[in-house]
Amino acid sequence: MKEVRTRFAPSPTGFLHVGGIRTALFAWLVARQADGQFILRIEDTDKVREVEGSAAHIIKCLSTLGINYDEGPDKEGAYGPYLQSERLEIYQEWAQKLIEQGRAYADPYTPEQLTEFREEAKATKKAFLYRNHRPENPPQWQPGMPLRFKSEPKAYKWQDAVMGDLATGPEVVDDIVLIKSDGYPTYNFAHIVDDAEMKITHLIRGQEFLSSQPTYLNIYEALGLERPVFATMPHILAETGGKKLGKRDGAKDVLDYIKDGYIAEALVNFIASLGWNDGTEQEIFSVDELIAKFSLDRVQRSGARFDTRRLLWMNGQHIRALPLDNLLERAAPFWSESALKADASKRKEILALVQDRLKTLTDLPILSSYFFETPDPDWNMIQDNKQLKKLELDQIQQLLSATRNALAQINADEFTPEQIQNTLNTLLETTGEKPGILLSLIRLSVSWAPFSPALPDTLATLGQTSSIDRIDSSIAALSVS
RNA sequence: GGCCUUAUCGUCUAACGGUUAGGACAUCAGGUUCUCAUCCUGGCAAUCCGGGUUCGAUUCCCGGUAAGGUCACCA
Repeated sequence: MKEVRTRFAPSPTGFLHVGGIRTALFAWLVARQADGQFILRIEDTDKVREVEGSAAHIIKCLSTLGINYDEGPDKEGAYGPYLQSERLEIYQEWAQKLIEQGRAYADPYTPEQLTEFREEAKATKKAFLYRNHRPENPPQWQPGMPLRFKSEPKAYKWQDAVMGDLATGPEVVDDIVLIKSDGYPTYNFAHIVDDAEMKITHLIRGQEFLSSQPTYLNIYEALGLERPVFATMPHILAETGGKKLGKRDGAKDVLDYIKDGYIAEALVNFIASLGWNDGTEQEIFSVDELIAKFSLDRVQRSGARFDTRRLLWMNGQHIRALPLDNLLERAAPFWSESALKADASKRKEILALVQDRLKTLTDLPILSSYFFETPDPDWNMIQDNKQLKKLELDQIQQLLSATRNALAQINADEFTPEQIQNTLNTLLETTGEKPGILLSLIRLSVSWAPFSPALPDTLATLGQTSSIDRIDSSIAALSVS
């Protein structure tokens, strides 16, 4: 058995969005599952569109998501270099072979002439085919001129691991540019050469290349190359509109999702589930499960729409599944300033309390800040509560005073959720108030927050002194207002 | 316009030609001594249209329609 080798081959023209990541992820899963190799190759053959620093950015995205590669620009392997701009001689050699076979020729036309041909085709409502204008006696090819493939059009049938059996007629095979006038190869030529040189066994890429496939097959034949397994991924559709996800429709950089508090596992799970499922009703997958269960033949053929609400749900699921210490590490950049001043052990205790409530890590400050800083009493929160607003001011003060005294009677080393719960139960009996009134009132008086963890947990975490102090200040504040 | 691909709840999807068309997100209604979240229970909600093949089509075939891709010296 040949060792499975897959690759991700982005062009360094900007950031990486979800669509690109999915292609990378699936190629990576195929390689990891087969215990094969995954290669990163940077396709930097378009000097005009190239964006400074984007190769490094792509590498960071991949490593953030845990998509590690065995060979790449910064990880030498047996088939480098892995930057196409450093492989120009290799393309030159392969191009020379085609020229010698009479399967490549110099393109003598000016850009203006080509535009004219194209407009002609458009006017007659035909697809543009360069070979309809193939020059009879092309000049000898030399640097500075585009080199074109001399196609031998024919009908093709081929297999695609995702799309199944595919077929086209000869009318789509054309004379495409192999080497541009600036000396760089086109994607169309370079990827075929590189995949062969790098012994790639599975070519996984987006749907946009499907219509060029017959011409590629023609090139494989001209070059005498064995074709790899082809797997065509459907597009991911933008959240609004029916278009494929693209940078201009608000597609987000993957690293921005991390900044927004999404965790890598959730992102990987979500992206994998966009167009793939294992046939069972399982929705949440760990990376190891994905590696074990992934298969190209269960990849969807139709495009999937990106749905942030589903990602949000999945993120919450993964956050909850995380061991506390692990979550603590990831939460580090998201704490409020006041939280960072507190003891690390306190942060951990509070994180445990709010873990179930986090949808993204950016929710952390709003869910936890009142533990770290004394909140300002907000009379409106009582006025807006339909049970509490019926209470008279002195009733509130009496209830809070009783609570304060009861809490003060607990031994300092027994200020636990269990003991507090007992005390609160007793208090409910002695005051005769409903939980909806008494507990709401206490909760507000110590947190002045719209929501918080269960009251015994909240009080225990605040500590006895702090709980009592807060109730006292609330009583004082209420008597003033 | 040519060529290629696709078509199941709002969304992601499941269903050897035989199922009350299943699950998940979202949403709605309940429950868990207070809130929010989690969790649990339940509700609403789909096979693009038209032919054919078949005892029987979501499923196979044909034709529409719609959507997407492509027709670059971009990838």
